Order: sequence, then C-alpha cells, then structure tokens
Amino acid sequence: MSAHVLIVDDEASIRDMVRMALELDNFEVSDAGNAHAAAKLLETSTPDLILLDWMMPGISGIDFAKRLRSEGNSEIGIIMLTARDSEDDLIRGLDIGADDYIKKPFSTKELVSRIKAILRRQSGTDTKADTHTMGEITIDTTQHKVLISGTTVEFSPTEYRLLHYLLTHPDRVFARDQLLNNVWGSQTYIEDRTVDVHIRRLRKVLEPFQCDGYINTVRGVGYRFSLPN
Amino acid sequence: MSAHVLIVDDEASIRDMVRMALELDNFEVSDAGNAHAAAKLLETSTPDLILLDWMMPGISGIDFAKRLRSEGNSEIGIIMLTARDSEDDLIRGLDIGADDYIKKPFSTKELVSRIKAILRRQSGTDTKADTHTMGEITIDTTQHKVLISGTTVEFSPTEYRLLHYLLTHPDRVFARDQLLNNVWGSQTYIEDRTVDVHIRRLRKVLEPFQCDGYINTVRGVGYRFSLPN
DNA sequence: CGATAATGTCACACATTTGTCACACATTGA
DNA sequence: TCAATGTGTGACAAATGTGTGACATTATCG
Repeated sequence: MSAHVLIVDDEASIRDMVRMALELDNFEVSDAGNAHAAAKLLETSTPDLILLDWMMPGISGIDFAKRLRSEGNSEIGIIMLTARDSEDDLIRGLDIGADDYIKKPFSTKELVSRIKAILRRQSGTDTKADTHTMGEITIDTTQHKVLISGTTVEFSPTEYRLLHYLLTHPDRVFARDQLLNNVWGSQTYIEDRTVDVHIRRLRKVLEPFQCDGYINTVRGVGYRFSLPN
Repeated sequence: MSAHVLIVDDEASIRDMVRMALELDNFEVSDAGNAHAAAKLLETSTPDLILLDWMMPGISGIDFAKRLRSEGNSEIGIIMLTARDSEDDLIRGLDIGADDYIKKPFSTKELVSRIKAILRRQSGTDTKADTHTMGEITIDTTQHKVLISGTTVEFSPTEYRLLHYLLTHPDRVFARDQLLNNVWGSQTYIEDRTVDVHIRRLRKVLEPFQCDGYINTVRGVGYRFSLPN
C-alpha cells in the first residue's frame, strides 16, 4: 500500500533531500533531473504522484504538467515546486491541473503532509471527470468553461476555482478556513473574511441565472453548495 | 475555540510585542524566556502552536524543536523565528520539522496571518461524515442540516449544538451545569437559567413537528432527551 | 506605457443570535 | 390552603455574524 512518488527537479540536492524524507515515510521514490528523463520513466511505471519543479532547463515543469494532463493522466497527482513568490504562479499552477503548489524553500514535514493529503483525496470518492454538473451549472475543466442554462459565463480565476470546489463537493459545509486551504492553497496568508467577499462576487455572477441560491450561508459555520429542493 | 500559542524567545521585548498582537486576536498566549521554562510549561499544558526563536542562550530553538518532534509532539505547530536571510536558508536546510519560518524583523500582522494558516492546516479538512437519527429527527453533521419528518428545519448555532448534544446522548438527564459545559464549553460564564431559555427556543422550533415532547424536564435536576413510548 | 481587470482589505449597514431579566405559571410539601 | 421553590415565557439590549460598496494594490493585456 506504499505510494509511489516521482521527483522531477534539476537540483540533485533537492532530489536527495526529498527522497530521504519520503523514504523515511515508506514511500516508494524515483527521481529525474529533467522532463525528458521523467517522461522516460513514465513509460515503464506510473507513479501516484509527481513532484514537479516549476523552473527547469529544457522543458519546464509547467509545460510538462500541461502535457501530462492533456495526455489524460488525470489520475496522477501533481505538486508544483517553485522558487518564485508570485500569486499569479499559484493561480496558473492550479489552473493547469496541479493539485497543490509549494514554495521553495519548504520543510519536508510540510511536503510529506501535503503529499499525503493529495493521495488521500485521490483514493477518495473524488472522480476527476472532465465536466461536472449541478442543477443548471455545468463546469468543464478541460475547456475551463462554465455553462449555466446553456450559456457560457465568465468567471475570474478565483471565482472559477471557488465555484469548481464547491460544485465538486456539494451538500457539505465548509468553514472559511477550509475554503482558504482548499481553494486558495494552504500557504496563503489572507483573512477569513475575504472568503465572504468572494462568495458574494460569485453569487453576483450567478444571480442573473437564479443560481445564487445554490450557495447557502450557514451562520456561525461557513458556506455550503447544494441544489434547492 | 481560541487557539493557544506559546512564545519562546529570550528577548522580553519580542515576547511582549507578540503577546500583545496575539491577544488582540483572541489567542490564548503563554511565554517562556528559554527552553527550560518552555519545557516546564509543556508539562502542564499543550499549546496548539509554538513560536520558537532560533538563537537562544542555553538550549537553542533548533534543539528544542528536534526534541519536541522526537518526543512525538507532531500535532503541535512550530514556527521558527530567525534573524537573517542566510540563517533562514540554513535552518530550513536543517529541516527540523518546523511548519514555517519567519525572518526577524517581522510585522505582527504577517505573524498572525501565518499562525492562522498553520492552525488551519492542522485542523484538517477531513470532517467525519455521520448522521444521527432519533424518532422523526435526523441530524447530518457534514451538511450541518437537520431534517424532521423529511423537512429541512433551520436552527440557530446554539440551538443546533444543543439539539445535537441531546440527540447524541439520549435517555440521560443533564443538569444545567453539564449542558453549559458540554454545549457552551467549559470556560463560559453563563447563568444556569439561560439553559432554560434555550431549551424553550429549541422546543419552539420542534413544536410544529410535534417533536418538542422529546425534550423532557426533570424537575429539580435538568433536562433529558428521549423518545415517547 | 496606459487601460482594464482581479484581488484582498476595510468600514459600515444590516440581520440574527444570545444572555439576562421580570414575571407568570406549575409543582411540592406542610 | 399557603408559602417556597423550580420552570416557562415574552421582551429587550448587547453581542455577534454576514452582506455590501468602496478603495488601494497589483497583475494582465494591448
């Protein structure tokens, strides 16, 4: 039942550090110094999760991730590693289909716990279908498009991710903290109340289609996405 | 509900500054000027998170963190405070199991938001899904919803907690003190009689469904939840 | 570079909830 | 019956939680 993790990073020191930490936790580990080597490894074995450096000589991590996803390897988890400190990268990273995003330098403790979180999520009931539908709303992750009652509706990146998360986890209350973790990422440092504002913005976009009611406020707890009875 | 943070730093001015900032945000704060004092505090109470100075006379923050981790206190978050950039990199490389690292000088605002981020991660998003049913009443903790005879019924936060507690502990009399402890929390200072008012409010909501009779008054003692015979 | 969009934060408005009180009512035991 | 005690109930102000518009800052795109 030990999971298989592939590390792709051009720095050998990082590969070694991560490998050591993961093997301590009984993970099966393989590594590659560039995207080509990684692709070769993938021909013969399929890891459960890939740790992917954002900036690499040759094919960059982001291109490699895109290629993986476009080839339909949606069952493999991807965690992006990056040195840069820009929010924009986070957004793009998650949009590309990475499951999480970690800034260098990172602690191996955090890395391991987040790897486990991803693997847990994978083994769970989360089906990574291309499109999800709830009531009048259909979201197509491959096209990155949202259809409501047959009309294409535009969302800002954060709105899209928030809607996607809620839509794929319906009938469940989420505290603001949890939404911050799962929609914004666990290493963002923003106020709880910011969630309110984004919920409101999301509702505003849904309002013309009478879908704003799908998002319920649970006073004292958080928010829940569910279809009206 | 408020989290407990322990500050370990040899400089009193830093301890005071951090303490003030955290108490403003309703954190419970304790502090220690060195590792020995911190260890002593840990014998009697377990904080949710420790702010640990790297450089301290006597046992350094690093050693203290290592010891904590080796003793299996992995559920306590650790944030290391470091003085310089170079130290920051170095200490991360050592990887002692800290959850985050902050460079001095830091803004209290950043500190607070990063503390919250760690606590968020700790609290985890895995909510155990379970539903309880008693007579006509079904309570779903995942959805945070209550169904009575198939109808969704709204409750205020306290009503919900009270109902949930009674429902999951049926056929047992609870004194008002006990309910205060278990539903409101052990460190609230509220009049006993307030329980009466909430019981009444709860009954009022249950009344239209003829479920108010589930809550029995036991004169001279307290209240009991049980199904009619 | 300028224009536009997205995002996080804040202050304030608004609604709900909550604890407390005063008093009505019920029960008990002499 | 009475007083003594315990509980139910309506009202109310304070506390709390959420909605909302505005703003500064920062990306994004031409």
